[in-house]
Amino acid sequence: MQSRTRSVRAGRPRSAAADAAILAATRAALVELGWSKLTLGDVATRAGVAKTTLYRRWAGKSELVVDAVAGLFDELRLPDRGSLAADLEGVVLQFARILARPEAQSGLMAVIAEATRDEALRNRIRASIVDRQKRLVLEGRARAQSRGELPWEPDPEEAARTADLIFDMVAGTVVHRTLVSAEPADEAWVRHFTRVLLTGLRSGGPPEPSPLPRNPGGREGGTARAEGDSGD
Amino acid sequence: MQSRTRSVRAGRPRSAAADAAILAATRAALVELGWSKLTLGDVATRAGVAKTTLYRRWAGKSELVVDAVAGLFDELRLPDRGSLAADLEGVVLQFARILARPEAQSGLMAVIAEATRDEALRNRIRASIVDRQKRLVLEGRARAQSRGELPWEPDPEEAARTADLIFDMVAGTVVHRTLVSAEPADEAWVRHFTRVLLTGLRSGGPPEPSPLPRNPGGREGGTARAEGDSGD
DNA sequence: CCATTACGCTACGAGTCGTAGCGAAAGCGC
DNA sequence: GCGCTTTCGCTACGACTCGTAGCGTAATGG
Repeated sequence: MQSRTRSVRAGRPRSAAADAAILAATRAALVELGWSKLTLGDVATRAGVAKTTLYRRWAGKSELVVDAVAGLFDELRLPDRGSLAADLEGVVLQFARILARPEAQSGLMAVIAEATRDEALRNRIRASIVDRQKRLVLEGRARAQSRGELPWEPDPEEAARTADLIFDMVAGTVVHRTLVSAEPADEAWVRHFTRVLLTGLRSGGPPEPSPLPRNPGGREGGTARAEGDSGD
Repeated sequence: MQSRTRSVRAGRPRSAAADAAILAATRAALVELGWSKLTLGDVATRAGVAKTTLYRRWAGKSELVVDAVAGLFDELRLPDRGSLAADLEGVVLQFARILARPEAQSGLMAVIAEATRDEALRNRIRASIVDRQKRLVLEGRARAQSRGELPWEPDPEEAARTADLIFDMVAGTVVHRTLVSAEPADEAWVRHFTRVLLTGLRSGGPPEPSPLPRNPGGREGGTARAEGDSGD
């Protein structure tokens, strides 16, 4: 019993090289075949391991693909370009570039679809993919607040809600643009998007259940005035 | 040749009742089994038709589910509550309620995943689901502009880009909130989200390739004014 | 050297896929 | 009514994938 918490109790250890080969083979198979035509037998052959080895380590296709796709997001970094706008553009562009890869597209959406009926899978995705992305939001937000680019929110609950909203808006919009609209999230688009998002966040305080803001927001540079009073 | 463009040339017509039964059975199967465990044989049994009938009408599982899910979005309507904010909240809430249904969740994400490697399927999704949603964006936007709640954009190309952006932001954010974050898009959340979005849109003109908005926005105070003229 | 664990390989029943073939049913034009 | 055409229900089929069991071998620790 003393050997319970030992990383390796006894016997032959699992091959770390096999793990890497399997995950790489999974990504390659995702590129060539997509999710639906990907079979574990094929992945095993590509990786040079036996099919039974796969089943000893992963419960099924979904879990395997989650781990394979999670590796794609390891390169995500929060840049420090001096301003919130520049940092946000940088992160969004990185995210968009990852999502442009075919193995990310077919793999990620498929496991999310599977996760709608499998809570364990949902937690696995959250732990290995989503939470890591979300940390970038929290970091960038804290940095922007300390620079005075975003308002501080005294209420921690409200701050958490806002962080969640930012995360859903950033990740969701990029994903939708890339996968549903099927158009590239290039630099021009990212600039446009982050501009709208930041404008909304700078003054987006607590969601008062107030009436309708019929104030069109006055004029603001850019396109210049236009909506001023052209109403009917 | 005169009978070419006729809707029915001759012979026994296809049963419209069977179509409805099949689509309803598909939705029911999505609820009970989810995408991956849904089989066409099972759907045929539920619908009371032969499996071969299914294959005569749909090329495969993906096409069938697209049609089945598309029906869920038929009820989407653009309300007229007098203000852009209220209208937008209404639409987003409707969209969120549809996405809360299990058949929409597992079905929609799965076909989007499949569509990443199948252009014909992508077009089918666009025609039967996405475009219909997008029209609501265009209508609502036009109405808001005529009411003076949103700036007019003289350049049609720029206007189209903005409309696409709005659509990706709305649909993407709600989808991400519902499916990835797996938290309810309830009224409070919708209000928070639409508030940030609208604030960004009111002053979100053309994406000038300008430098960084190092304007910290000063204190955010309420909602109202904030970005007014605090530029340096 | 021995216990323990991982690995490769083969084989297997179970289930699904998509199609072919057949006879019967249901419309349309005459 | 009668034939032509298309659809429908049903059965059967080969091909494929799944996930597991069994066995002998390889690698590591005590």
